[in-house]
Amino acid sequence: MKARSEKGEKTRLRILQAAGDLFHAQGVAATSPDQVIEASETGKGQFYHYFKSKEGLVHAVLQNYLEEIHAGNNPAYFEIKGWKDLERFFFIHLELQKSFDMTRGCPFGTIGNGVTEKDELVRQDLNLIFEIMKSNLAAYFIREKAAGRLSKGADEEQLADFCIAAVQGATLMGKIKRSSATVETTIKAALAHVKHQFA
Amino acid sequence: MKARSEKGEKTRLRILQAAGDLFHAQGVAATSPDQVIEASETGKGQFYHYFKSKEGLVHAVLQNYLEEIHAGNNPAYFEIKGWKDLERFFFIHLELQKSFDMTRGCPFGTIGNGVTEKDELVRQDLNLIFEIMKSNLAAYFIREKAAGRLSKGADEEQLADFCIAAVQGATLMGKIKRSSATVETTIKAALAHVKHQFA
Amino acid sequence: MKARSEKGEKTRLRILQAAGDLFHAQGVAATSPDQVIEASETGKGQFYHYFKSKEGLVHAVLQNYLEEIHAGNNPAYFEIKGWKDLERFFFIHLELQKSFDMTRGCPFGTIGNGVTEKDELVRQDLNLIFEIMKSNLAAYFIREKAAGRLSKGADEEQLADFCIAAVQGATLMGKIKRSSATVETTIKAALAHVKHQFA
Amino acid sequence: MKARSEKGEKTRLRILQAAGDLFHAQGVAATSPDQVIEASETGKGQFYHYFKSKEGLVHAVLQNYLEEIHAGNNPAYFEIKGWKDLERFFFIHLELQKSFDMTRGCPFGTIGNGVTEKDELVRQDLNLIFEIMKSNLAAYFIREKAAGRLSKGADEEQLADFCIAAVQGATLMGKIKRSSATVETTIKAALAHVKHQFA
DNA sequence: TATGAATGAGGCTTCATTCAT
DNA sequence: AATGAATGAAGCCTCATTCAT
Repeated sequence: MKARSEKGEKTRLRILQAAGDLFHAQGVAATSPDQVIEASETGKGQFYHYFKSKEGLVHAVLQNYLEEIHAGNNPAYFEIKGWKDLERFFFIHLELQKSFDMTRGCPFGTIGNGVTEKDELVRQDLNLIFEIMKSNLAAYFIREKAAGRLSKGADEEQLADFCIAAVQGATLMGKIKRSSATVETTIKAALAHVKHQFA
Repeated sequence: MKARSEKGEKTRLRILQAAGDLFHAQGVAATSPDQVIEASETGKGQFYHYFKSKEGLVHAVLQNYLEEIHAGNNPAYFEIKGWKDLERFFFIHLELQKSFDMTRGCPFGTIGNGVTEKDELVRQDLNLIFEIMKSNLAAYFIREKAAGRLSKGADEEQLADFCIAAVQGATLMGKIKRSSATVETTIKAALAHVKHQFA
Repeated sequence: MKARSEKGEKTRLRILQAAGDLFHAQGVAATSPDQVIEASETGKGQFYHYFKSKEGLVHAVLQNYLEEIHAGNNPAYFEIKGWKDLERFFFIHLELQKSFDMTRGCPFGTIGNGVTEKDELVRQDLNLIFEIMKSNLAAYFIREKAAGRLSKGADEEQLADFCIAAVQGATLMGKIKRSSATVETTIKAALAHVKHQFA
Repeated sequence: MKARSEKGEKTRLRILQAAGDLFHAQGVAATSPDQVIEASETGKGQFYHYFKSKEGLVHAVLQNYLEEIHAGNNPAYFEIKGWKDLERFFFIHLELQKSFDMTRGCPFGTIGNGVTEKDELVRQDLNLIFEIMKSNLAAYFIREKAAGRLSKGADEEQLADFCIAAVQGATLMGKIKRSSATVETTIKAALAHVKHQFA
């Protein structure tokens, strides 16, 4: 990859952040390059200088999230070392929603809901992000099982998938209801299910 | 309700069905009146004769689903009379997904994902649909509790919300992964959680 | 083909004529839909209502020429019944050029020069137009040969192709030189060549 | 002429060649600086360093052809010393077309076709190139007449113009038809016409 | 009830050029 | 000599809607 000037990288990031926020707020389909351009205070030309198309931008936004995750700069992605961290994993999504008055869901769920058969690249990006999330959760369950705290019969991967789906479902419903109450009870129910797999 | 000629009602339904299918496939934002018009083989005039705007169409599509549900004509909405029905409730969503090669999620989840702060009417329609779903599930749990089969400590409403969120989360992940495997295991985990509330 | 309202047909023709003129003046590549829209005093929507794309417009313009030719409404296309008509065939192209101060060539040559490998449809339309031109010329030569006035060794089709190429070459050079002189001498030379095939 | 560093001259030529090829393939109007930049593997800055505008580039491309012609480095421009050379002059254009599968015409004809009233500079460049071509042909005819081989009544200049127009017309039609057959027969007819002027 | 003509704003992208390093 | 960041106008097309028949 060619080295980019510092100035250019800053512009690129501004676009990426504006886009990420708009995608989160209204979804990809409802977000136009023009809106991103205006929000990021750039010019039309710059947009297409850095991203070859709107789809390319979505891809770049997701790649950027991936880099954040790998670099440990994303507050929602942290190593799950104990039960408290697992609870935090669930509740951090709710806190994010609350900070937007329950008008938004999970950024990835929101983007993912809009993918169609044409957006194969984007789908794979999301898939990767969720795989990383899953690995993180599964790793915790594996360690707990190794330590004899998690029931032998529990499948760590399936448990991880369950956690992710529960969070996605809960936040989606929270957005539709514009209410945090069910998100909270659903999250607690999911946590109870997991807890129950522990010896 | 205004009496409508039979012919007109047929046109209206054709539009509604085409729209519902497109919304399910690509979301509301990505679907244009023109696409609906083409898919339903109608004319511009007819479209705006029956629906005053695109938002009005979304509303009508959801109202139509509600009518179907009330009339008992929607295969996904049936009274849950026993445990088998609860399982069926979960799996019917997976079957729907499979019938579209895992390229789609739940129609309501998909529509709901795109709602923003402007679409208050649509949000409330969805809310209503999910409330009906919830009542149906809760009614079952209430009956089970009354019969002494469900643990006294279980909250029937919360359990219903948990079921809905689990289905929404599972199908969303199924669509992103284009795979039915995790949908199935997640659904089973959710069912296990519910089962566990039974005495 | 669906019947069109008279009003709509008028709009469509206005667009077609404006486009034909602009293509003739500056070529297809240099002509934008916006220019056509402005020149025809229509709206953007109308343009794409009648023509599905810019390429579709080029196709329609050429189809329109074809219809004119078939209907006998195009001044440059008339049955060649005698030597005078052949001369007129050559000189009418020069007259057209002169009416535009030698700033334009033959409309079909101009469009044809811009076709690339992507414009297969347009290429075939042009091909057809030139085939009709050729048939017209060849028919004359065939009749002359039958009447014993054209040398037996002359190939009527090749002679027709020669006439068309000569006109195209002459007008193209006339446009580049902005001068009618060489067009005239070249045309005369070509006519002399044809004349010489006559017994 | 400014002395240029060897390295710079190489870059400039790369741009010139890429541009010439693109102009030949798709015409000037359809070719953007970006395409030229990409094809020549240069940067934006370099492009505008060497050519002050797109029109400047067209001019430079034509000047470059002129230099090639003067230096005797262009295969299509050679002194016509006898009848065989005249035949070669005609057929070399056909060979060029064939080498591009009949998808292109004569580079100068293609560029010339796109000139409008605004492109006066370019028009004059083309004019000059064709004048040189014409002089070359005319010189041959003058010598032949002096040698008593060409009929006294023949106008050498007009004969030269006829040859050029015939080649331009034939190649244009060859491109539209994507076929070499008529190019060949037309060329032969034109040669026959010239031959006939010889005593 | 039905058809499709008309409108103009906006969506996505490329163009041609200049500027800063 | 070279790179690529920046700009804004324009290009091609779709959108959502209204109007006339």
